[in-house]
Amino acid sequence: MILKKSFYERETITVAKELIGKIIVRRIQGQELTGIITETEAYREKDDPASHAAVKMTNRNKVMFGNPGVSYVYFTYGMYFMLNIVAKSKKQNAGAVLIRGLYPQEGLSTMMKNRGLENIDRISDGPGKLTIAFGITKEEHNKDMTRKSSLYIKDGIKPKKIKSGPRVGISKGLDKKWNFRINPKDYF
DNA sequence: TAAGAGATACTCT
DNA sequence: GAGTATCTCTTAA
Repeated sequence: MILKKSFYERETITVAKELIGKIIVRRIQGQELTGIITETEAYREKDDPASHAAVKMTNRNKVMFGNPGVSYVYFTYGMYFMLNIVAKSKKQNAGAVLIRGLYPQEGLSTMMKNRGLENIDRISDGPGKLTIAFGITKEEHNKDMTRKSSLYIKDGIKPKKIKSGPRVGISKGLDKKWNFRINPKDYF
């Protein structure tokens, strides 16, 4: 089952938590790459100083103000893409969930080639790594992920225990425990 | 195993 | 012109 728009049209933090254990599907060059989501982070709007949408709408972050279930891919640190999904309730102006980690399932050989690495445990365990492993670039920005296309998310496993903590790599909003993750070793 | 620094280009002010 | 929702390598212990 592909996750519907109604799944994403809820409180950003709720969506971030429930995306853990879901399966991301990337169709590229006639093959499918899939992975279980192991880590996410929630980013909101004015109440969240760490969010791109904290100040105002700009060219880069405008999709965060748009339709839930749409991909938000952006470039950072001069060499990495980050994959997010717009998620917000009708009461929120903006919000998105950052996908920080995946545990690979299908298409392992392609991911190894993309990353030049054979360690399955490390191949997509960070936001910059997973976009390289799955071949995600600016081309995948602003795409509807509730439809079967080159990139979407479907139902996966039920995680037993989700850990939460402060978000990673930011300098503001450290008081908010909006990072959610599971340990793949507990499941596979 | 941990800590530190460099790479690199895009976006916003 | 400054800062960045990161990763990898090197060095040292």
